[in-house]
Amino acid sequence: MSNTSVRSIRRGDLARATGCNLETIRYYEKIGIMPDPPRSTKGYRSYDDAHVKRLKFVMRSRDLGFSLEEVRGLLGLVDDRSRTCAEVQIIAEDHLTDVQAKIADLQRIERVLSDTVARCTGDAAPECAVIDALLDA
Amino acid sequence: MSNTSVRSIRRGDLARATGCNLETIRYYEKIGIMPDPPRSTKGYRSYDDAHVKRLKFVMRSRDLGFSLEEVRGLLGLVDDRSRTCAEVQIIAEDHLTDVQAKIADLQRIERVLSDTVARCTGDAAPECAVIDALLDA
DNA sequence: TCTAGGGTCTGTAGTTGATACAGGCTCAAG
DNA sequence: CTTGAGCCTGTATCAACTACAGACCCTAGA
Repeated sequence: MSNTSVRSIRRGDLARATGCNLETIRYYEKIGIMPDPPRSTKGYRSYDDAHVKRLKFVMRSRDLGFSLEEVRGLLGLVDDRSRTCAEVQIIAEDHLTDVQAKIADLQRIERVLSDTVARCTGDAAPECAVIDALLDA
Repeated sequence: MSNTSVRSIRRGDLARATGCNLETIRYYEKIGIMPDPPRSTKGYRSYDDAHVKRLKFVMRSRDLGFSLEEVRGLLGLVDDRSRTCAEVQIIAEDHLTDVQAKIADLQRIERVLSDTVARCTGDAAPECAVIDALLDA
């Protein structure tokens, strides 16, 4: 077994290790997404591998569009492994439904926009199909 | 010609006529999206058909995903018709590009989510493909 | 005439998910 | 010993609203 585990890193190191913004780490701590880490004698935050892993989890979840409240729910399931796969599935499926609805909305918007832009003459005239569509719809 | 034009309506009526939230009207006034309306002797805001039309324009634009800054730009073109169709086209095309990028992002997210959820057993076990994917990716 | 209820007025605070900054410590290198 | 980087804290800012408190005002009914 390799023993590359990091004994103690500081906030800047955690930021670099995860790609997270420095200030965001403090924000996640404030709202309870990340735990209050131990401190050095001079008050510096001290993180380890478990923190790196947890923050990466949070960032991947956010990247997939889970809200912080949803991430909180997922973390609860990570922290308390006595809870079930079925609970996770429900959160993920709800979120998938949201994502699909957003895609449908954006596709409707895309249709309206591209139809309207296509009717643009694009010249110097003050008449404009986009403005007309917005004014008269 | 019909003469159904509304001489003077109040804020609540404007909200009902447009479907806009009551407080949002005041907010749009504060940030200059809607003009400061004339007031009654007792200080009540007094709106007319032009306000209804303008607010509907704003709401349709917002609904199509234009930011308030973009809406401000579009309104500038409505207010000053000496400006050109070409200017509108640029704003709309930029926005269309944004929308298309967002759709692509969401489709990537949808793929990851649905693949992961499909691997869920959905049972009472504490092992979970979603959590594992988020932890180990 | 009094009263009850709605509507409206103002300013201000809260929401989500961060990001930025000021002013002060601490730490390691040269 | 100094210099610069990094860290600490609290607070302000952003978009785009939404909500609330406390004070007016207006109309209808008894």
